Amino acid sequence: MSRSARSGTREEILDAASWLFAATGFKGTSLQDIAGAVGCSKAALLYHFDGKDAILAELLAPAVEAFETLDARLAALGDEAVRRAAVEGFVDLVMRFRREVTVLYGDLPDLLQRPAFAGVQEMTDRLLAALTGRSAEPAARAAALLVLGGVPVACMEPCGIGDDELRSALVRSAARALDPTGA
Amino acid sequence: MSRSARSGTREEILDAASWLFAATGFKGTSLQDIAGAVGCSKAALLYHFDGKDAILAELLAPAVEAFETLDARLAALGDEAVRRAAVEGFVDLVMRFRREVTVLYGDLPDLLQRPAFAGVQEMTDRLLAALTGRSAEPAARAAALLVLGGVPVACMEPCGIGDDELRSALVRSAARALDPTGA
DNA sequence: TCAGGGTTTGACCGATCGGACAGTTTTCCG
DNA sequence: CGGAAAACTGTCCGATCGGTCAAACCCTGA
Repeated sequence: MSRSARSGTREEILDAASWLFAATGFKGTSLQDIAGAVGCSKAALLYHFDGKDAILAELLAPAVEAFETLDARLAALGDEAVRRAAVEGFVDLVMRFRREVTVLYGDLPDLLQRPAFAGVQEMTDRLLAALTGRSAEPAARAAALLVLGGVPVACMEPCGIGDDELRSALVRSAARALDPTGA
Repeated sequence: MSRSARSGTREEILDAASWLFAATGFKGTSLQDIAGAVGCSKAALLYHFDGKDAILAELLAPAVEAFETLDARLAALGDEAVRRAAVEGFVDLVMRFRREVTVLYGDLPDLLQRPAFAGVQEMTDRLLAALTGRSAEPAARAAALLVLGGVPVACMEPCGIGDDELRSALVRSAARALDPTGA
């Protein structure tokens, strides 16, 4: 029961919260749940963070930042090189921030309507446009949307699926979205 | 304000609830939200249904039934015909019960852990096995999982994506999962 | 040793959740 | 018409939500 005061509690909270948010959703996870997973009291969470939303924001910050970096890199590329870069950049992003992306897209569209994440929505649209070669064809957009939708289940460790298999599946999935045949 | 007693209120409730559950999740939708969308009081919902869970159960019943039918049909097929039938059956199921499937897979894994839907979890596993040709290869399972994960976003009307585009995207997505190249 | 600040806790708050219940309105039918 | 059944509402309940606060804890440095 007793927890030694002073330690890396902040990191423990963020780690536990990321797992719980990814598994049961943001709204489906209570502060008590997080506190129980960490092994501290609910009040301790609110000492380290300004609230539940602040935990979420700090949790997603690195992923959002990586999203912005990718978005800026794509904007600096010529149209012909964009799609290839979009695929590998997107796959990299998903692999690195698996849990975060699961939380972000898993609670769509509720989460993206928050002012703090409104930019992610726009960046997702731009990524979608890049994946589909900026064509507004509904068929291509549908395919790309399906790819993005599959990402929230990217936490596949419990299913016995390793990093290599997940990465190759993501690459194939994303590559299919920009396959000109069948558009 | 006043609602005329006697009417198809049950259907109105189920329709409104399916939209709200798909959009904001089961846990993210309150009885007040549903009542507000229907235009009746919260107590009226509990007059027609035994509770929030009962609304969900009745909402998902047709989709679960269709799932069971597909599962039985696949079990009666020889292994060589299973995969082709699995793809078209799965796509048909998603197209017919778009909102229901979105609710069901969108609240994964919370929802599937309920005793009432435990069978769906097993059937999903069997469908996964059918899509991947019963091979336990992690790579193939990862690809199939991504396909299933993309389904919750299948409510694409707001994105201007019609039925034909969605269907073809689903077929291509599912077909990729059983593509022997790259397994 | 002891003061002081960072850390943690239990108790508590208002709001909202799903749900229960009695009473009122509306529809149906003899 | 009039009364029974169906449909619906307002109100209340206990539990839980996110969040606050004062008191207690523990580690550190003078």
